[in-house]
This record gives sequence, structure tokens and C-alpha cells, in this order.
Amino acid sequence: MSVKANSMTIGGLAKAANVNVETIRYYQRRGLLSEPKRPPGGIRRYGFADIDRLTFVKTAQQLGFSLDEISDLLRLEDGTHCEEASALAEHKLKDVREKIERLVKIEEALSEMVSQCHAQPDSIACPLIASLHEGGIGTKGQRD
Amino acid sequence: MSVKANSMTIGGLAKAANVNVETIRYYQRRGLLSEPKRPPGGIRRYGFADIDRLTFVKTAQQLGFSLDEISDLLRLEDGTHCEEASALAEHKLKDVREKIERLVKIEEALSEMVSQCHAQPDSIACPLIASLHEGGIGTKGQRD
DNA sequence: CTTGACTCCGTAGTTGACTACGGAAGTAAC
DNA sequence: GTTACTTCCGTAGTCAACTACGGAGTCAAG
Ligand SMILES: [Zn+2]
Ligand SMILES: [Zn+2]
Ligand SMILES: [Zn+2]
Ligand SMILES: [Zn+2]
Repeated sequence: MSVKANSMTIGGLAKAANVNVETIRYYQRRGLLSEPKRPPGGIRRYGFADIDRLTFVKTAQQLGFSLDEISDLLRLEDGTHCEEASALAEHKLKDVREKIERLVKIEEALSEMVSQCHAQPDSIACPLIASLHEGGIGTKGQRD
Repeated sequence: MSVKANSMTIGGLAKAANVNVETIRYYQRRGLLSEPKRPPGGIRRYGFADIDRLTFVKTAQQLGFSLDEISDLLRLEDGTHCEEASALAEHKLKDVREKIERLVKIEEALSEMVSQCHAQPDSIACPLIASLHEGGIGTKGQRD
């Protein structure tokens, strides 16, 4: 630890981690980030560990974890819960793969629609619009 | 049109279209579905056109259109605005393709993480957790 | 003609992840 | 030492797409 560790104000941390100040405070309220003690009549200071924590949260979020799930991951952070962590990640992976499948179906439907539309620019009814009345996109009740 | 056209109550329509009654009323408020006239001191009745409309909305929704965008599509429904409709759909298609790309990156990262985790079940620190501290999932500021 | 389910209607609550506001106190630049 | 930004803190607002609630009126079965 260098002499200048924990030297950032909340604003500096926000810039360093590329998030909004309010987001940091929100995470603190949610328990995703701890609040450093405030020196008597002073201001809180933050350090690299806080950037790292914010990176963790944001990365996991980009991987599709909700803040609640990220709380779970953080509780597993001690490294002794490899199995639970990997179970969580595997479940997420399954979700992501399902999402991709659904989106690929949508992509096919949309590109089909667009090309049909362009194929008959002189028809009275737009086949793109028409196809929305049929409702055959993948599974009907998609629950997770 | 058969004799029994427009014979459903809102509850029947809800069942027929597989949506919640409140959702129907919500769509009516949003202008996505019209409210049939109410016979003096009576109850509204719905017909096949309403199921079709609900199907349209739900299908478009599954294709990733927001309710606002669906309003747009509905205004183009007369069939004379093929170009606008297809522009909308093409934009959506672009969005969907971007979403897929992002998810595929996530999928790769997650499956890499999971397999690393399983590869070293006896290590002290879980590599899955560790990799969340690095933050290298695709593009940082992902805007649409 | 009385139940019990359903409809109508406006309004209010939910969820998730923020984002904004307002006023007081701390801090930095000049 | 004045000015102008920040921080702090609690509370409240935002967004999308519902979902729920409460009380009054309506309809169908028995
Ligand atoms: Zn454990
Ligand atoms: Zn067309
Ligand atoms: Zn036009
Ligand atoms: Zn592991």
C-alpha cells in the first residue's frame, strides 16, 4: 500500500470507475460497496480497492447478473465457495444461451420480413405488417 | 362476420389472447387497443379483431419493439407506409444483431470462466470470481 | 330474487437500477 | 477570506410495462 492510498474523493472514484456519483451512493445503500469511515468533520476517501469493487459489479452486470445476484457473488468472494459461484455462473450461462436463441429467431423473423417487404414494394398490404398479425415467433409463454 | 361476432367479455378476450385483463385495460389507456362502445348500462364486448390486435402487439413485443414503437407500427397499419414500416423493422434488426453480438461475447466469457473454475477445483481463489475483477467484457460504454 | 362472479373505472403500487433535488457543511483556488 | 465547486444525506422522482385495489354496477344460474 502506497502512502497515497485511499486518496480519492467520491467524485474521483466516480470518474476513475466511470460511473455516476449517485450510483456509488446507491451501491453503498445496497451494500454492494462499503462506506469508508468519515474522519471527524471531514470527507470520505476511496482507494484502488473501491475501483476494483466497482469493476467487479459492472463486469458482472455486463454478464447479465442482477445487483441481487452480484450481492450473492460478493458473499462468495472469499474464494472458498467455488462450487456455489460456478453454479451461479452456469445458471447465468444457460440464461444467456436461451436469450441468444430467442434473439436469433427474432433476427430471422425480422430479416425475412424486411426482405419480403422489399421484394414487393408495389403490393397494397405490407407483408411486414401482415406477418405481425400471425404471431408465430418462437414459444408463446416464455418464462425463466 | 358471423352472428356471434363481438361476443366476448374482456375476461374472455384476456383468456383468448392469453393476457391479463389489466393488461388489456392498460393497452386501451395507451391507445394500443380501442374500447368498443358500451351499450347503455351494459358491458363492452370484444371480437376476433381484438384478439388479432393483441396478437399483433404481443408478436411485435416479442420481436423487441417497445409499446411506443408498436404504436408507430399501428399507425402504419394501413399498408400505405411500407417504407416507414420497413425502416422501423430494419432499425430493429440492427439492434437485435447488436444485442446478439454482445450476448455472444458474454456467453464466451461466462463459459470460459465456468470451465476455468472446474479445471482448478482445488485452487484457493476461484478463477471465476477473480476474472470479474478484471473487467474486460467487450466494449466499456455500450450505448444504443 | 338472491347469490357470486365478472366488469368498470380511477388511482396507486410494483420492479430494477438508477438519477435528481435541496440544503448544509467541507474544501480548494485565488 | 470569499467564491465556487464538492460532499453528505435523506428523500423523492424516473422509466417501462404492467399489476393490484376498492367500490359500485351488471350479468347469469338456480
Ligand atoms: Zn459454500
Ligand atoms: Zn412492406
Ligand atoms: Zn408515409
Ligand atoms: Zn471456481
